[in-house]
Amino acid sequence: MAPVQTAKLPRTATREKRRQQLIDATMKCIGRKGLTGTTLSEVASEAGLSQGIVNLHFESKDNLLTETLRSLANEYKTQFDKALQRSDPRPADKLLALMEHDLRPSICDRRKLAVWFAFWGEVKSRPTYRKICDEYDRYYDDVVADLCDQIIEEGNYEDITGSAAAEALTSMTNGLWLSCLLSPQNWDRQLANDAVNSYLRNVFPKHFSECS
Amino acid sequence: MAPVQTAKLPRTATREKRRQQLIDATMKCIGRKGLTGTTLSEVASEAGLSQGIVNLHFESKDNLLTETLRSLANEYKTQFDKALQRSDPRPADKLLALMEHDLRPSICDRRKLAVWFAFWGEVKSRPTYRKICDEYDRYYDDVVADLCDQIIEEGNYEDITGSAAAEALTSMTNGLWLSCLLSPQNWDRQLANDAVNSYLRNVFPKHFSECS
DNA sequence: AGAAAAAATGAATGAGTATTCATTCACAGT
DNA sequence: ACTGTGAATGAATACTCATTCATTTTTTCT
Repeated sequence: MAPVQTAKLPRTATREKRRQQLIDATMKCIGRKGLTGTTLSEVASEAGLSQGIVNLHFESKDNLLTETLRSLANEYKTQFDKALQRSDPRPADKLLALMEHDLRPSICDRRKLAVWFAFWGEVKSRPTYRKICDEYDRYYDDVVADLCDQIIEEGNYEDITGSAAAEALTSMTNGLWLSCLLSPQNWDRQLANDAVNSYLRNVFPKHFSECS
Repeated sequence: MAPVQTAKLPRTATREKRRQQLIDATMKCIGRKGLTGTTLSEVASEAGLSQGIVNLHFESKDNLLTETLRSLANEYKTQFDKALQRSDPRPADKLLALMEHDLRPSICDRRKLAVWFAFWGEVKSRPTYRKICDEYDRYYDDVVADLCDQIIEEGNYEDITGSAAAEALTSMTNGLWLSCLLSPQNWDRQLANDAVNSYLRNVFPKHFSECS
């Protein structure tokens, strides 16, 4: 329907470029039609290419989907790490930066979220998906728990462990994403931020009392 | 050759019984194979019935899936309301009961969660699913926000609104469900409870200070 | 018991889709 | 320009799966 970009993209491209283009098309399809409605010809036509193209570059649909998940996870990790590095060196600043990052429009965008949830929905029956998701998640939890541990030590907070706080925070953003997906018209970035801040302010008052 | 028949399901059943039986089979299939791997013959054979049975009782696969989601949502609502009624009348007790309820094994069970996430994954592309999920979710949020408002008034808590607290709490349980789905072997009910309790204890200290 | 209605069966149908592959095309090196 | 190579095409193939329906089985009614 819109293969106009042929003008831009060269008729032939390197293997990596083509693969990424197909992965992008796959995400768009999943966002628009869901995982059950995503067919290889849809993906191909979304990419402005021909029928057999996916099997040429990925061997199978299964493979394409797995690589799509991997790419999505990698993209998130890259942004996560960037947010972590960019932020001020104090653990409280880093933690706040990560939480704000998760609610930014670039992450908290229905099209992307739909793809995440589509894969999460298949995790139980697809060990490969589970493994990929779990691996990355474990890393984020570790980073956040570590930051929380440092904050707890700095502030001598009692009655709270770094891992419990990390679990609470990462779960909260996951849950906020679901709200964003379920009630987009009702979704309010401010309210979401308030929810996270209410946690930070009250659990780590010495560090986040001035939080909006 | 002609052994005594043990009591089995009657060869024919009322329309409602059969429908529920098929819905149950559908949930099992989704849990085992995912939404993309769920076919009508799988559902039929899971139910111990014949090929065409689903179309006989539901007209279409689409319909079966929608009704399955509705049934799942209803089941949850029933348990939610029961937990709400059973609990002590004070808002803090009610809130705690609801939060504990969401982490109980009967709710927080991978097979059930897989079905929820499967539907959430299609929400973006299926307005009907979204509508059903959103409708119920709105109700839970309202109930929880209401309880939080009462608690806030009782305790004269400042810097927090009922809706922000409700958003934080309901999001947290949704996120904890995702952890349960992603890392079942690592999933720890105690840690999940700690996460929720850390919120309640610190945001509403006068009400939940003694929380484990 | 016999007739009529309802429920269930399961083989047949056909629409849709992943995959294959013989052919065409684009381009770099000579 | 010529040629070899890898990329891309798209028609053909093979297969899966939702849906249909003529037939059989079971229940209900008189």
